[in-house]
Amino acid sequence: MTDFSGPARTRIAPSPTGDPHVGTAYMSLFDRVIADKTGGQFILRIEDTDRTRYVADSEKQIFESLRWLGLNFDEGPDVGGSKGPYRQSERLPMYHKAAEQLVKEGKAYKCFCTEDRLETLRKVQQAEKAKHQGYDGLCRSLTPAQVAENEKAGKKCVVRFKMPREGEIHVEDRFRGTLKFLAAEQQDTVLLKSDGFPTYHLAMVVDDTHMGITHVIRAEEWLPSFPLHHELYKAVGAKPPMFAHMPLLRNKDKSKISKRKNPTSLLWYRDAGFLPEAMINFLAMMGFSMPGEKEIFTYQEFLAEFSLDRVNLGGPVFNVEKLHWLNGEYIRRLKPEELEKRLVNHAKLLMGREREFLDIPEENLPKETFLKEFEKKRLRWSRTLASLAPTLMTAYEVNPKLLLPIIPLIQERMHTLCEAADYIPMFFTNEFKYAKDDFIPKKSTIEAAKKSLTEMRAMLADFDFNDPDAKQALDMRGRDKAEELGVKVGDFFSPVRIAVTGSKVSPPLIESMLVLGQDEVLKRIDNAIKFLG
RNA sequence: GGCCCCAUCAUCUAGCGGUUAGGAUAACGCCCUUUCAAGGCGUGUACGCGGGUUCGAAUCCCGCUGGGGUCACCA
Repeated sequence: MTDFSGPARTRIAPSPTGDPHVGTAYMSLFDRVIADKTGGQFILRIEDTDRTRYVADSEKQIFESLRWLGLNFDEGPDVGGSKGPYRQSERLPMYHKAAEQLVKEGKAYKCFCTEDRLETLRKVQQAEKAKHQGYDGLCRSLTPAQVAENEKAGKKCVVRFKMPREGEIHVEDRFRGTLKFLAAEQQDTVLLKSDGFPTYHLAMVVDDTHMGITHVIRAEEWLPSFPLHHELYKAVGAKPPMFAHMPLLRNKDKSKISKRKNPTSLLWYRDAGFLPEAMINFLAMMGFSMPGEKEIFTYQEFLAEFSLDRVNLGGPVFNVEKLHWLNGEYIRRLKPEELEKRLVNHAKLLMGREREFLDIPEENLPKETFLKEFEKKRLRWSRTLASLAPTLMTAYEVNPKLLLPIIPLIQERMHTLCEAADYIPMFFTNEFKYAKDDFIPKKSTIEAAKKSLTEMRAMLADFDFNDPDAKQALDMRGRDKAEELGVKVGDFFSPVRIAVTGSKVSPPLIESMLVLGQDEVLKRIDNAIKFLG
């Protein structure tokens, strides 16, 4: 338990450059659990130092999606905290001060190289296939007089860090132990950009130090810049936190997860009807495993068993298909009242957004089959649910008796909230677009279908829908009737299913009929009989 | 290409010197069944390769191979 000797302070530092990323949630989960495990704090810091990629809405969406997942932060831009501000754009003086100090101490230097020079340098290095690519350190040897001259001329400059040039740099990763890098292979990285904003490297060290971060959980992609960070901590005279580099979430082809090949937006998962607790469970399964091979577990259980020793370093493929299954498990475990609530809220979320779900360009569909199919269906489901939302809300709020009885019939058929769209509409409309052929079971005839309908109609007209044993009674009578007519039970019920539900695939027929009520069912059967002529 | 990381079924993984290498998803088959599901049962598929260490390696070491990441005034 040397990992957690006292209250830990962890942080997630996303940059507001687009949709909230699933990787952000992944790291946040581990940050949150470490904070909880130690009675510490989890902090959200917005890394908005890149003005060119800044997206206005992004920050709000990050707050929203983390909270949707239950990954609440103890300190952050919209909740405050004693170590703020929590937006890097609001902490500029701190970075300037740190940069100036480093320059003054000779640990960093001003670099006046133009973008053009750097670009040609890069091209030459690539063409030459140079062993060590990167900044050549030209300005490192500038005399104070030369610097003054450049500044007087009003030349733009950046501040670069003076990396050691000889020896090895040893860094400590929680999972991998000591990692060794050759100093000669490092380069003098930019700390402060010419627009006055810091780069990630400077900002991270300054902020993590100031905010008292004790454990940095970040993706493996940061490993190459780890030596720089290590040296930076040394340069500012701060003790580095514990670093734990987690594996990268992967696409199906094992490359780093990307939105071209896999949905990466948390909003996508939310809109598609994945439950936050299923998402958390799934994310926790990426790289971490519970003792006893438990696969379905709550955050509390995760917290109770969590240990960095149970983290697996192989990059896990983010398999939406398995998430889909997991989500189904969670849906089935919900109390009907709870599922009802979630469903209505989900419809509310989608309400008025029909246009978004009309269609999407084919080329934007993920290549992999399951995702492609799911996305097509998801758009259809979302559209249906979006337009059904007012009805559902009314049913839920004004007449709770209307929606709740339907829930048990659809609950075990759904994997995502959106999938309710396959089963719910028939309870609210009887305008079906069926064809005559739909009524005819295989190897059967239209006459037989009509016979089923008229027989069933007669039976139902004379049946007490309020009978407590209605389900069993109807089932038995149906079977008897099928036998009497000399047809298969399935063939007998099939035309009725089309008539009542409008589809060959539906929730259980008898229970659906009982929910619909006698009048409505008879009406639907009459409609079908009339339709068949 | 340089540097770095990683390596058990298709996928998520259990395993931390001795197991018939286990579970889950997906696939397939059977059962249940008025459709679709859900559920039950079952089948197939894995320790990348080569050296060591050891009485004994999926487990430890080395090399190779493979995969990934990174080489920006992005994070």
